[in-house]
Amino acid sequence: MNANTATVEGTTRGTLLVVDGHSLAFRAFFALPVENFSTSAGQATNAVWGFATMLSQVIDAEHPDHLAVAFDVKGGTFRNTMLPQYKGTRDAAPEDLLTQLPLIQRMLTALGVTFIEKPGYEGDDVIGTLASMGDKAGYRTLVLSGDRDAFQLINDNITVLYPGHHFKDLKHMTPDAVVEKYHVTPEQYPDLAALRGETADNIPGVPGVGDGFAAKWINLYGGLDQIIEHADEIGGKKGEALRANIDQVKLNRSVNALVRDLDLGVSIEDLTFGQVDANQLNQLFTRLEFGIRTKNRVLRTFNAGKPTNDPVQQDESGKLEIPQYETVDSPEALEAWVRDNLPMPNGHLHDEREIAPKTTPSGFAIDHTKQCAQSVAHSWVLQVEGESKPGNAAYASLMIAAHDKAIRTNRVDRDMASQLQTVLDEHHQSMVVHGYKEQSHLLESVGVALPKPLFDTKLAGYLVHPDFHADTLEQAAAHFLDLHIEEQSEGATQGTLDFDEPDDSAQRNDNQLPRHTAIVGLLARKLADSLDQREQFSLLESVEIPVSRVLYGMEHAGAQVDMNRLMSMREQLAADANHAQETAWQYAGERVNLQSPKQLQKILFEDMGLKPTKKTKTGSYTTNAAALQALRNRSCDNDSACQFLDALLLHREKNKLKQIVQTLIDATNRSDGRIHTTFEQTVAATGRLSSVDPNLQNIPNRDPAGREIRSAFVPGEGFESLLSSDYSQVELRIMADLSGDEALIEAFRSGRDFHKYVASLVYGVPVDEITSDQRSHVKAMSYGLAYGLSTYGLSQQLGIKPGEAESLKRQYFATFGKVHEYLESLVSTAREKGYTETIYGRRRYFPGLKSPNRAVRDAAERAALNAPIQGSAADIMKIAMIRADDALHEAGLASRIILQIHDELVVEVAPGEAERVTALVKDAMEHAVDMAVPLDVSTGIGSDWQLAAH
DNA sequence: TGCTGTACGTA
DNA sequence: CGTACGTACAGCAT
Repeated sequence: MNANTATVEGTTRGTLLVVDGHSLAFRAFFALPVENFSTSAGQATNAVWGFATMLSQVIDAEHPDHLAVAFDVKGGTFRNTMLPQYKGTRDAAPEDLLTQLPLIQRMLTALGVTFIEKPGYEGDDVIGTLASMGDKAGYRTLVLSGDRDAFQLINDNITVLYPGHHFKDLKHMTPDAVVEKYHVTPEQYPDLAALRGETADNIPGVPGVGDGFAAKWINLYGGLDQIIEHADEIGGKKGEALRANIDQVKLNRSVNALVRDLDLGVSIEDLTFGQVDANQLNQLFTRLEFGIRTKNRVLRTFNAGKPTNDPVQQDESGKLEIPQYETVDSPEALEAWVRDNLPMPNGHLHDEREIAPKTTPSGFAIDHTKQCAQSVAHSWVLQVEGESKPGNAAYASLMIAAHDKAIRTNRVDRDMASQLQTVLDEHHQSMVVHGYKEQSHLLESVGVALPKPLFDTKLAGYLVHPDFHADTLEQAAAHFLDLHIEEQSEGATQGTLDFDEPDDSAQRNDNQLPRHTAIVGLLARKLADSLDQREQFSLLESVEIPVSRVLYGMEHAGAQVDMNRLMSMREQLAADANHAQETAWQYAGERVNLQSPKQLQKILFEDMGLKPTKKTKTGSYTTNAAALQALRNRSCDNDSACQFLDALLLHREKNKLKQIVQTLIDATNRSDGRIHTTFEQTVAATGRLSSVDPNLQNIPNRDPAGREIRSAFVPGEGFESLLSSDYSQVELRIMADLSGDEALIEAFRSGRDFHKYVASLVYGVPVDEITSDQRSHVKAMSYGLAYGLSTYGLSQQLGIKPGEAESLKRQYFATFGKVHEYLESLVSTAREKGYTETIYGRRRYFPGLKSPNRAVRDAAERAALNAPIQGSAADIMKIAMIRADDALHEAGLASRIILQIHDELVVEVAPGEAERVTALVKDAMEHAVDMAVPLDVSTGIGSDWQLAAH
């Protein structure tokens, strides 16, 4: 039976919804755990939340145009006079519920909903009256109540919406439904109730008589009056009991009869929806620490059809469907939910595929890609949120969503963790996450190891648009889904609140996690398609996700530092820097801030009157090291200026090193004495990694003083040495291979000193006659190639005339013609296709190539030239890392990779494993990919990072 | 407090 | 007027 039938037939004037306020609040209060619905200040909110949610749900489903809520009034009613124990149980309502009733009324006021109380009467009587009014006036009338006394109101126009076992599912109690359930008509229902009694209201019935017998008697005799008339005819214990309780039953019957003709001072026409006071609602919900989702849900319902300029509401007016979730806090409940909602595990998708360069033709790869894209559609989402800090993780909460149903849990104890582990191990092959590595860290803090997921939306988004960097999931949603959701960040609360700032974490917990889970689900489907179209699936599956796991291990392990060494270095550097500063001040004649370019400009170019060399891009004169050096060399007849510059340069150097050392000290985890960097996998547009907090990829290595810092990186407890293993000239080798230039390939295959060999070809002189200048010029040229180096830049770097640089370049390209062709082809195909590709098909898009602005265009061309080369090198290293990590594990070794510096791996070597580890890692790196040019890997082992150099 | 510019460390 | 990064500080805006 559909409650809308009457409306559809057009026989009613509209729909009136009458709500039993107390009954609904009671139901909500007892159905929803207070622990999950309380403000940080301890105010219970479960009844308010349940009330709001249920009311919104009913309005959304039934579309009433008139609405009223009835409440009981404090103090007795006529029923208490008749039956002193009446509703004794209700008066004992918990404090936690009583405090919520005024809040519910305040919410209704904010929503513009009429609520009615009638002193001396119960809400039920108000409801009875309103329902009768609605019925008579020709409205389809709905009564939302958890009190069965309301059943007597039911007729063809009046339906009672009665909460079932689960608070949120409502039964439409029509005459038919009453008859079906109780075998009596709605009019007869009070007779039945009088006989049976009502425990909830503390009303005793006839002992031993329940619904069944009561109905039997009613149908036999016609009604309560007739039953009493024929009471003597009823035999057995139950007949006896009836006769003994006739007075009680009569009393019950008079008490449960609802009054239906009160003077409420309103007419139905007054009960339309009023104006929503969004500010008041905002204030209330913020104070109650309700999430944005709850607020939106309610606002959407009560503002239906009306335009709103509340930004909060527009958020979700789009397509973001946030799943309903239940909170699960027992392993059994988790298991049951998983059984009912997750797809059956099937392991067929992820057979170990060989990682092949895209140049290898493979129909299978395409099919496989499509298959993966499709399987994402049947995936489920795991989203974990909390404070993420490797080695110092604090776990917050997690949510699992399949389709539109979800569960969350806020606390994971031992049993829960082990059940979760079981679930993940079994179902991970259909699991979607956002940031596998980050999620792994969070779960690690509760002892759960996150297995490899089917899909990672963070990594997928990166492969699709490596230039776009989303800091937040909301930004990713805006970019990939065109779904604009306002982020709720700390301090984003609008308006001035006259009460305490709500606890942010509680607000987030209510709202952020489910929202993020929903976004990840949408993103997964969208990005799977994009990945499929762009043929990036195998990169995700075979490179990014596996390397993500390796990176997790590296971050988790961290790098041991010798704190004493760092401290003494800082001491020494601070003293050196200080001394240099004193000297500089002495020659400057004032205490300039040596770290202020602005102040230096004034001293150097105004006070000292030195001739500036170069300008910065904003037009001021540069004071960078190169300029200072040039200044010094040029004007050393001016003694004090020269001395000042020397001291300044020295201060710059020492101070920089001091600062680096200080950063390392600050970043060292106190509990394990190790530095846990974060490797960013989705930041560098070329496919490289980056390292932050702290950056361990820019520890000085060029000059001996700086390199000294590396000696503070040492093997930790249980390890005996560090292995450093790096590729030599990877990028050049990639250029040689991809260009197919026989001369350059031969240069590598020869195994000779590469730069010398190349120089001899370029200059046309025997290898042993190459001067060190020639070698370094050619070396700079070779490296400059992959950067799109201009001859001007080359001349600058080598300190030669532009003309000489020009002729060097001409000679170089004359010798290695195919390299030239290749580099040009990179730019031209990028211009054609709009993107470049690495050897594994990693793409980077270059809209700038079509820019009318020449500077922009030139920059884009240089980047397009560099991207496939740098990117291919990055791909190769990632694959090498996966291979090396696998190899170490398979060999059962304890040694582990701890750092990656683009073309170098640092491995912490366990005692006795040095030789095997060296061989395994070297092999993994050398054979990561098969090219025309061999990959050369050099290794070194030492008791610290500096000594491991080779 | 947050952003920009300058400088400088790495591959 | 060479690609790709991250960090620290000063100075200025807010």
